[in-house]
Amino acid sequence: MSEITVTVLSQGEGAQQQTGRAVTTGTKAWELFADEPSVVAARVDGELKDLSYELADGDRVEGVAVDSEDGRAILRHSTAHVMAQAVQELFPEAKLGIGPPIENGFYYDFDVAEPFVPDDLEKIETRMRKIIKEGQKFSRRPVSDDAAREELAGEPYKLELIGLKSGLDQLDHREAAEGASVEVGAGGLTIYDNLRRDGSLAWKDLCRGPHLPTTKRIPAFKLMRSAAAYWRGDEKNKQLQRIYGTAWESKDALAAHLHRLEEAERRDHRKLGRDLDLFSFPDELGSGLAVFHPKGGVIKREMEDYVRRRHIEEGFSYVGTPHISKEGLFHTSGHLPYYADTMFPPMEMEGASYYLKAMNCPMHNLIFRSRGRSYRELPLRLFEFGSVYRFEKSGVVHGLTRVRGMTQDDSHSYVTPEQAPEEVKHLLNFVLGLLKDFGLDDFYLELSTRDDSKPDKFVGSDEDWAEATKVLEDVASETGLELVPDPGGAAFYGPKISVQARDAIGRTWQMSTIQYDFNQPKGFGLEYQAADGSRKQPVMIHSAKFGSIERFMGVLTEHYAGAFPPWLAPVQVEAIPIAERHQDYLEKVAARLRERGIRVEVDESDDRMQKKIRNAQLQKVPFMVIAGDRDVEEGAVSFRYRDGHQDNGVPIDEAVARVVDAVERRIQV
RNA sequence: GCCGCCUUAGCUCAGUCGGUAGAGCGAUUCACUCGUAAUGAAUAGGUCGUCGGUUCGACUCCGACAGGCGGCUCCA
Repeated sequence: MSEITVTVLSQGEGAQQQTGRAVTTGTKAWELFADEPSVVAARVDGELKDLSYELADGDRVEGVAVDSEDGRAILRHSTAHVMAQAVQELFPEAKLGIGPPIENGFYYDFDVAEPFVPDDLEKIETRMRKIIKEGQKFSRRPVSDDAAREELAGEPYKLELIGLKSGLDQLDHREAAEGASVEVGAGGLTIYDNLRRDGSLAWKDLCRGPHLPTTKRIPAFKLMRSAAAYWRGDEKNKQLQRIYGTAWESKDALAAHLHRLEEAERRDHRKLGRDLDLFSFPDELGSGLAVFHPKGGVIKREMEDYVRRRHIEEGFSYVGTPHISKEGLFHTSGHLPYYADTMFPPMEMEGASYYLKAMNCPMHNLIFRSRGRSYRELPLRLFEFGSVYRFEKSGVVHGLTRVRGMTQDDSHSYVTPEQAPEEVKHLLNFVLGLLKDFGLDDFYLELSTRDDSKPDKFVGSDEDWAEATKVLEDVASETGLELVPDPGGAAFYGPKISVQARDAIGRTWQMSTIQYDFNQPKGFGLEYQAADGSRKQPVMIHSAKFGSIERFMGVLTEHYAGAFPPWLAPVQVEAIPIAERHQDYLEKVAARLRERGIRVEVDESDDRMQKKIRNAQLQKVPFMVIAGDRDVEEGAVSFRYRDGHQDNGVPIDEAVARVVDAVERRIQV
């Protein structure tokens, strides 16, 4: 008898701890948790293991519940195995890629001659249910490299992974994080056998694990879609057919997940943009080029007016620059060699080549350089709504969030190197405040840095990069927000902080970016005269708050599900007469609202009142003022909110005051 | 850009195994003037994404292109 410390995590809220259970050495983890059906794996001395893992004297063991983050990952990964088994049973020629768990689900890649069709997915699901019902046991077996090669001789992609094992550092970070490391762990290789009840081998896969004890422990799953994906994420490699699925600890959890997907679909800004008559993408213009309709135009203008005002309050000067330039400018800035293929091709006129601009910074540099600058002028902050054009590849264009023509709320701060930390801090606070004004208040930061293994992609000296990165990192840390590293994600000219915001249903969007640039000032020969009379090079700090107005409008549309707060709503008040004879009265009420700058419509259609209310609800108008005989008599209105709440007999003055108050305070209703 | 799927009225979608099309909503008009999410009727609206091919005949079959959707890759 010896002591193993055991912690049991029960399903549900919190962990119920139970320690000091005495067991013999040499036992398997599953014996410990036999009474805990929700435990699907164990952490042994902090490392995730199967329940089949042999325990040693002194191990500290913690049960992993199926509804924990780790538990779900194990469930999903095990489901991926079941799917791969089903696929190989139905399509024996299919070769295995990798099958990791991902957020909300899993995938597995296959090399097959014919892409999967929806019917195939149904067949695979059916076969998976059969395997799950059989209760096949996941059985772990350590193997040598050579033995693994022999056993998996028919799986070329697995052989490649075995070959990579010795050189794991060659895998890029993302791949190591979500894919291959699951298959090939450090140390020895393991193979998982799926064993039938009679002990015979049903299927096997090279995998590090851990897995569920048996396939019976998969309570709820669904295959979602199939799509092609490049082997090991490299577009130079062959495309494999990937099947995405989702798996959950209960049927209820699966149903809740599917409901969340429907909710996301309901919020899709492309659909809402059409239903609410905000914008469209006419074919005649070309892919990724939006037109804003009057109602979308109202939102765009409100956003721009507010952002312009805030920038001026924060010390920025509003400037303007053209949409095109001779090509030399983009050579000077250094952009052209990097982005020639995503810039619209040049226009030749009178012997010169002109490009549509894809970025505004070079033009702001020219404003800085237009005359001599004194250190007394710094920080010099320039801001504009710059229209830029980028030829995004046809497959990536997506609604307003990825377009070919957009309006950046772009600013550049020119500072002395000493001022840089303070300026970055100023910008970061400004950005966070601005996003909060638009109803986003759940953030984390991402720090994008240089990838030292790819020196060609980044310009500038190691010292400059180190300095710039440190400035950003220090300021980012000071905010107390979560800081996620993004190695290799920097622009060619310098590192950046990006603000990631979570929306109303928990999705994250990259919003603002703050980039530290020591390269363009050099390329443009920017300088200022210091107090001692010497000429020095400023640092420029790029900052886009929304990234692009178009994209931010798309994000806001989804965040609010089209129910914009009153200050942004295209129509703020819908006035609804109960009968035609109440129209004149409501016109007077509307005039009172318009005097206060409120956007109000009187519904003079010959629809019934119920229909008018329905229409206003569907258009997500924040306020309705409704009037019939009683209201006319009392000099009042029925004041209805779009959530269905209503106050009757509200005097006109108070109705106006309520609307004006909500608009001025920029609150959601 | 790559892989797969898709494109019929403003929107959502039927339909024709090759003989040129329908519904609901929306729009317009008329009647109704109504108290909290759809009053009724009538009318208009489509060279079935574009171009080419096969065919006596193409919306339907084939190809190219454009646009869209889901992924991959990319995102200054």
